[in-house]
Order: sequence, then C-alpha cells, then structure tokens
Amino acid sequence: MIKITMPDGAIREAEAGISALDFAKSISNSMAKKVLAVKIDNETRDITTILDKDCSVQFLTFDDADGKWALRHTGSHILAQAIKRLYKDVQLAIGPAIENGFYYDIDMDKRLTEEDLATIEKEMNKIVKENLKLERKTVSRQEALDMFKAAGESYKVELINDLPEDAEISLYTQGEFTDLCAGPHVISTGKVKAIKLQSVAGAYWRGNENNKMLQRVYGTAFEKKEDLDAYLHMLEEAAKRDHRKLGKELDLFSIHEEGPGFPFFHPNGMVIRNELINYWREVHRRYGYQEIKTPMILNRRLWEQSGHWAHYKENMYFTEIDGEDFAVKPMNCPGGMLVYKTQQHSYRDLPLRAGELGLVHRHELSGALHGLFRVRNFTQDDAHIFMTPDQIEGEIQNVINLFDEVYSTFGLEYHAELSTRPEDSMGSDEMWEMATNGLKNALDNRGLDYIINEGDGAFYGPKIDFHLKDSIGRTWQCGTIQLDMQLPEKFDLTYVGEDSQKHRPVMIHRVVYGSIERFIGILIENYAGAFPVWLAPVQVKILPITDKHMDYAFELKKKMFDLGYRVEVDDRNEKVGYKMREAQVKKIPYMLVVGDQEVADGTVNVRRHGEKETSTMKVDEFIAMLQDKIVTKAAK
RNA sequence: GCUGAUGUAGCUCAGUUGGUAGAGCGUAUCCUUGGUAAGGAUAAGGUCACCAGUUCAAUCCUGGUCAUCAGCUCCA
Repeated sequence: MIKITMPDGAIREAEAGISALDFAKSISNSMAKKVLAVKIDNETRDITTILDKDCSVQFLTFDDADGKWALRHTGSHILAQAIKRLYKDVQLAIGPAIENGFYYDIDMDKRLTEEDLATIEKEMNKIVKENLKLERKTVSRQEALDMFKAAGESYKVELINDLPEDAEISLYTQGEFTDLCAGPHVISTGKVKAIKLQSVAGAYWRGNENNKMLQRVYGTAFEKKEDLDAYLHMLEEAAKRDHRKLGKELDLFSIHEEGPGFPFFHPNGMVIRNELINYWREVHRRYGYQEIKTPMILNRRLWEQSGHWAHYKENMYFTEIDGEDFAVKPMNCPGGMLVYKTQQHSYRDLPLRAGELGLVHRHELSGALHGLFRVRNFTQDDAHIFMTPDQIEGEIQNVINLFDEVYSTFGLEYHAELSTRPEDSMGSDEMWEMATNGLKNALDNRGLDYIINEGDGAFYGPKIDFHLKDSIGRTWQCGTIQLDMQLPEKFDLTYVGEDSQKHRPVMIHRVVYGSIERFIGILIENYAGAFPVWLAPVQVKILPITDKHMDYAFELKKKMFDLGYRVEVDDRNEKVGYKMREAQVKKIPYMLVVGDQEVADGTVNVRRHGEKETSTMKVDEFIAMLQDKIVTKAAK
C-alpha cells in the first residue's frame, strides 16, 4: 500500500496495483504547483527515482524552491552532456537532483580523476554559455526503447522496461543531447549560472551491491555565483564543527590504527560521557526504570536461542572458553531475557522497565567507520520493557515523552520514521497489525511528524527511529523504539495474569541516545564544541594577571573545587591576553580574570565564552550564578 | 566489503623530477610580571604509515598490507 503525505499533512492512499510513481504523478498533476521532489527514506529525491520503489513518500513543500530544484536537475543533464562530448564509450545511468546539488551515475572504463572533473566543468560552462533550450517530448515506449537501444544505452533501456505499463515516457533534449527524464527543467542551460563539480565516487547500479559499481559525479548548481560562493562558504564553516576535528582539538577522544572503530575517551571526553550518564540515570529514575548490567561475553547457546547466531553472525566477534564457543554481545537483549526469567512476574509488575548501559561490539564494514558516528564498539543506553499487549500504546507514549524531554534538553531537532513489516518476517498478521498500530497511534497522539518506511522494520517487529542531524546535514539514527514479538517467544517469557494463567508479555527495545558515542558526536557538532556549562569538561578557568595574584587564584580554585566544580588555574608565565585566547579557543564557558582589584575587593572579573563584555561580581555571586546554570542545564 | 583519494615532528602543513627532510603552532629552559584572542630568546622533537621489490642509493619508483577521508552498501 502506497501512502503519500501531502504538504498539508493529509494522507492519501493509492488503490492496489498502482505504482508509486504513477500515484505520485497523478497527485502532482492535480496540484496547481508541480511537485518536483519527494522524500524517500528521509532523503530528498527527484520524483523519477521512486519509479521502482514501492514505498511511502512525502512531498516537499517547495514554495520557492521549485526553481532551484529544476536548476539542479538541469545541472545533472549538463554534466551528462559534457561527459558525452568529452569521452567515448560512456553509458548513462541516472542523474537526479538532490538536496544541495545533483549527481549523475555513469558507466565508463576510464576512471575519472580530479583533473578530469576540472575539464568536465569547463565543458559544462561552455554548454551553459551555449544557452541550449531544453525541449520536452513525449514518446511511446517503443520509440524510447528503439532510440536508447540504438544509442547503446542499456541502463536507460532497463529503466524504460521497468516503467509501469501506462507510464508517460518523456525525453528532454538540449542541443545534441537527449535524455530520458520526467523533468522538470529550467528552460535553457543558460539559466544555470554557477556550477561546481565536487567529487567522484563509486555507487552501485540501483543501489544493489550485487550490481556493477558505476562512477557517480557529484556537483552543485546555482542561479547566481554569489549563491554558490555562499554555499561553499557554509560548507567550510560546517567542516569546522566536525566532531572528529573538534574531538582532537578539545582533547575529547582519539581513534588509533591499533583499534579501528574502537574509540579511546580522554579525560575531557569522559567528563561529557559521565555527565550524560548521570543525566540519563536521573531521567530514567523519574520514568520508572530500573537498571541492570549483563555480561559482555556469553555462551554460543544463548545466541543460538536468540536467533543472533543465525541472523547476525557476520557482525559478531567470537572467542572460545574451555573448549566452548562464546560470542561478544552485539546487543543486550538476550542478557536482559535471562534476568527477566530469574523470577516469576505478575501482571501487577508490568510494565517492567529494565535499563542497561551495555557495551556492545559489532563488526561493521571497514568502509563504514566514521568518527564517533559509526564505530565497532559502543555503549547503548538500552532498556527492555515487558508489558501486556494492551499496554503497548500507553507505554510507547511514555517512551516518546522521555525521548522528547531528553532531546529538548540538548536543543536537538529530530524527526521520526516508522518502519513496518518486511518481506522476511516472523509472527502472525494480527500481531504485526496490533504492534504497528500501537506505534502509529502513539506517534499520531503525540502529533509527531513522521515518515513511513514500508517494509523496513526488523524481522521480529516494527520500529520507530529518531534521526538527528550532523553539522553538514547528514542524519544519523539515534533513538529507536522496536517492538519485539519474537524474543519473548524464544525465551518462553511469561507473566501471570489476573486469571492466574501464564501469558506471553510483549517487549520493546529502546535507546534514547542510541549510542553514547554517536550522541556525543552529535552534541559536539550541535554545540560546535562550546558545551553548556553542565557538560563542559572545564567549567571555569581562572586567569591570574601576575604571580602576585596566584594565591588568591588558587584559594578561589580550592573553594570551587571543593563545591564540586570543574575549575582550573592558568598559572603559566604568560600575559593575560595569551591565557584568555587559549581559554577561548578551548571553548571554556567562564573565564575569571583576577588582579589587584579583584584581590582587594574579593571579586572576580567574569567573561563568558564567545562574548566580549566582562562583569565584576562577588565570588559567591558568581558561584550562585554558576550553580543555577548547571542545575537548570542552561544552554548558555 | 566496493569505487576513488590520502598517509611527512604532538597538531596544521610545505618539500625532495631518487642522494635519509623544513615552517608555524605546541612542548622544555631562560628573560620578561604584563588587565581580557598570541611578549622575546634558545633547545629538544621525524626509520617521511607498515612490509617487500627495483637501484650503488628509496620518504620519493613498483607491488602488497594497514589506516583515514568522500561516496555506495549496511547501520545505534
């Protein structure tokens, strides 16, 4: 079933047998404004890319972005045309517009280099100058097939063959170049005033790793040179927030060749980590959770029972103890099951919420590793909740409330995705429907915006994922709520009901941070390294002006240290300007300058990170202010 | 894992068309006691990612390995 979320939030469902593309197009045609892009899997795409994907889509409300989108789309055609002009034996695959630019997938033997990109870019600018008109023409399927077959464009032929029976097939022509394309485009290539090719990378044909790998050229296009410059400048600024860069500069963590994907946390990073954990415990206590801890290495039998041995083995690490196979846990659930089974539970105990900060190890593909965002060992802020089937909705609600509170504390914006039953799944239709509806109702009641990933759920149940953005707009899944109808079965979990009979509980897995590592990465980029004072590794730096003021500085430090604050004195033989610069670079929230005047008056001169003005206050006054900021977890 | 690029001092980088390397920052020592983003001097610090091969000679050329980066695939 294909569902389309309209810009006004209304949901429309397609009749059976209609393809996603057709459905999307029919809606698009019925609207005054042509719909240029859709959201699939939370990625903005050209409408043509949904042609063989049976999934839910969300139209974007591109009020004034229409032109930009078409412009980028035309950019991709100019790219293809330039490549066709410059090289022989080139086959074109697809070339859509994307969020900030466009790409084109091409198949050619020659490997494109950086220099080649420069050459192609030159040719593209020539095409822009030629100001070629883009002309749209509708053709019959046979005409299209004949044409692309004759041209030796086998990818286009495959695309055409996969189009639905009654699909309208259109071609766009600019000068000597014609491409299969649903459009829309700007009227002529001359409209694209600023073009930049960014990179070339490999991409599998149709996103399937069993298919041939093509070369994908990424670029971006704007109407004005200034817009391009502004965009490139924005990218440069964003790169400064990269958590891998800041992690090094602020001495938070490191990753070494000796342990790819196994991050080392330094003292500064541990402060943030521990504050996050403290906060996590405080929140979960309020929401009625208990905490457990289960072992990292467990016997093979357990993993066979849970299904991981069969379904997750290629991601697991193994070892042998006393001649028996053991595995390092990739997930915490089986351990949680064993804890649940150590006693009999009454329906009165449910929902039973057991949290665990569990260190898991997963063998991720080497090419997928990425700073703290994708690692091979990480701590999940996990919890397993056991409940009766009619508690699902309320409990999900409870979890979503908790998520919202936590993300709000950090000022993080998030979006949710609901993933439904996959092809290959276990359990009855009724169970799936009940579980999926439970999740959906909870989302609807909360009034949360979400997109649906049809068939993207786990084999054991549907899930809601929460995605957060990094500094350059890539999104990372952090929180997730997964309903599990399988593990309780496999481990024969029961509770005693009102009728004094044994019943099967429903279980959910859920993480808020997702992994503490990934969440710290997100926070570093979100705050650009300037953490709010409650998280800051060093909260206060005291800067004595000369040696004469050292005693006062250290007295002050002891006072604050004894109260539990993270405070340091910069007692180096340097001028105060130098010390101030370094404290600012290290993004320490509060700098206290102390000199003759402060010593005489028993005051401190306070300067906040990133601000120019200073203010003098009594020591106790400053401490009270600091305390307030920390307790309220103030953002600034 | 796949495609492409990269790997030189603690950090950011320059350099050698084959003759074992340099800057700035940082660090140490000394001078300087200076009111809010860099005071001065001196010194230490590198098997040029690792392993082979070619060569009189390899950081540089060739091959392999590892790691990192951008994508793809996958995922917290």
